[in-house]
Amino acid sequence: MAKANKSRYAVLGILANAPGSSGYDIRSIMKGSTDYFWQETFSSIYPVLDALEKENLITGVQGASSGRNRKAYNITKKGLKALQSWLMEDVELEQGRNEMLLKIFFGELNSISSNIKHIETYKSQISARKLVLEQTRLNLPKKYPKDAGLPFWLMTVEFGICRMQASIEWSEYALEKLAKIKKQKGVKK
Amino acid sequence: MAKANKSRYAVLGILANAPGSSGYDIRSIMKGSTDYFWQETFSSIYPVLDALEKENLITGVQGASSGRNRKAYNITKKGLKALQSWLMEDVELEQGRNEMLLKIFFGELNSISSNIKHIETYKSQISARKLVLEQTRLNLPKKYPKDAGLPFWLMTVEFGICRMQASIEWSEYALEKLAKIKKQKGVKK
DNA sequence: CGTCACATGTAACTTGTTACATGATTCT
DNA sequence: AGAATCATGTAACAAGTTACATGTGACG
Repeated sequence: MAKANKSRYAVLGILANAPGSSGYDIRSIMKGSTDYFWQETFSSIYPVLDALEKENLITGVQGASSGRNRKAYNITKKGLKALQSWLMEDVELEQGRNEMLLKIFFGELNSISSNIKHIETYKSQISARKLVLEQTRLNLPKKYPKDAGLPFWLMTVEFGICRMQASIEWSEYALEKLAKIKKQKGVKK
Repeated sequence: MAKANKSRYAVLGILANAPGSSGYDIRSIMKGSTDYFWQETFSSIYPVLDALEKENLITGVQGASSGRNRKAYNITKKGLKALQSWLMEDVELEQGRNEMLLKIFFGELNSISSNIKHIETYKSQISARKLVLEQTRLNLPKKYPKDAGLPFWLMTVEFGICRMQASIEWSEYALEKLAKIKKQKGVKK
């Protein structure tokens, strides 16, 4: 039956929380919530919606809410079951790739200033994202004070903030190290 | 010329640090060093080696060190230049996917015990990896006390430890939250 | 009347993973 | 003798990204 495709479960989950969403809506919702740990593009969402509808995991209604070419979807009982059975399955820890770290790993072959620049850029990008998440942490309880999903959403937000804070602290440590190495090199001259 | 393929730079970098390595060696080296932030499989390494040789970024010598069917590679000047120019390029922050978090995000649709199990599993897997990295942090300076790359390798190790520690702390926080939710649900009965 | 947001989709390309396929050498 | 390690590669598949392609409705 269902393949190991994970996008489908992300879509199913959004539809379970926000019935009547269109493909466009799903992407907007994910941009504003799961984006920092899970992203989907239109090119992945629309084919998934088609497939899910064919499998009767969701139902689609053409032109539901406005005059626009809009197709709104709802999750079916079968879809909810499929989602829940996936939710219970064990997760295998995936190790992502980190290009910045790869460059630092080979940092000895690069100039110190370039290494510093990479980490400074990284730090500022992460800091910006952390600020966004901290805003989310404040806004979510106001927006959905009674939603049963709230504690779970906040947990994922907290995960992001926690890890980003660690990344920022590491950046500061690494910048100090690099400053020392730069100093040593200067002395040798 | 060179495509935006990042595997090639990983291979070039390893070859710069460990000249005379075979495809098999490269994978072993990466397993023992970059694996927690950068992985390559044989299926990606061998084609990359072929391509790099054709572009004169590396040179290969058949059956160099033993009677085995072994091809040892060395990085060329051109290869080193290509690597260094890549090292200087800006890195764009990539947001990976985290399946565990996706399941927690939809956690309200799942049982509390299943949510707890996911996080406990996650925590123990991360803890195990952190232990490995802490060993690496101890062993690297003993193994390569004078290698100029050492400070950079240690920085990446520190990154892993730092982030894993944050993940562990988040796990503990999340487990507490879940315990509270479980309690509340029990009370309502 | 112009721009932004809404809205959906396809095609081509890139990339990575898994399974398959084979064989030599070293160690116990 | 058998297992583990060394050693290289192909084929098929799965998945994701980017670019392309098109069109409507609301708002100022």
